[in-house]
Amino acid sequence: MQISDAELEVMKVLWKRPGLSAADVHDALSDKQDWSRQTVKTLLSRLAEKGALDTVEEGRRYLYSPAIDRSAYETRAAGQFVDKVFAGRAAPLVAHLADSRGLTPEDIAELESLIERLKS
Amino acid sequence: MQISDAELEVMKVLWKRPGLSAADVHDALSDKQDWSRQTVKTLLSRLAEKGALDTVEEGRRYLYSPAIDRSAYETRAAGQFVDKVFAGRAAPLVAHLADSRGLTPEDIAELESLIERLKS
DNA sequence: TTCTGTTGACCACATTTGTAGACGAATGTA
DNA sequence: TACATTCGTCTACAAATGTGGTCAACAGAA
Repeated sequence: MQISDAELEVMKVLWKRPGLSAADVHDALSDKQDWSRQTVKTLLSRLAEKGALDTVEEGRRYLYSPAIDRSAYETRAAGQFVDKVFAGRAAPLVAHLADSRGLTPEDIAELESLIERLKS
Repeated sequence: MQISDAELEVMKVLWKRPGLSAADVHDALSDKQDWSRQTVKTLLSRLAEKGALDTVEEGRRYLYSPAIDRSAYETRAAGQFVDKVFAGRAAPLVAHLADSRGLTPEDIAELESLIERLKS
């Protein structure tokens, strides 16, 4: 199941706060995205249709919640991306990021302990 | 300039061996992709139109070569991806890859020396 | 010289994606 | 009760993408 860029923005809102109505999602997105209500509704419908969202009827509207785990999505997306661009190799990817934009100190610290862990 | 998944496969061939004809590219892809000649030609045309490929006429056909550097493409794609999915953070991405599929010993070694370098 | 195969140009068509309008039903409000 | 607002549903439509066909021109073989 593919989640498009626009759809992903909707998923992010619902991963943070599940059980929102379409209007709530539109509201939550209004900072970042200048989308009409209809656009948000379309994205919600498509995601529900794909099985990425569960819906619960509350009166005459729906409350939407993620049907897939954020972490599972991230794992899949990361795997697809490194396979597609870097032939599955993680190191070149990190090297590009480090070179082009630098890593945050937290990234460096996290990567360091991750590597320590992996070496054993 | 966006390069689609199918187009990327064509770019990979030409990054490896620039200056191929459409038939050569089709040939080079035949292991991986079961695409007709026409499909490959369409992808080549679209890439040339987008400015991702340069063409040189040789007799009555074209020889295609990348107009953009592979490394530059990778940098851009990596940045877009971590921004989109991981809010720009590299470490969570690597953690997902490590958990879900493990890193190769080379990846671990490269990451280790990369981290060493970044710490200084 | 006639046939055949290859080439780019142009065209086709379904699906996905981004973006949204129209509309009838229901609900809250005056 | 009449009206405005809000919902979800259906519809629309252009651009991007995946996949490939048609065809006229040309080059090489016979």
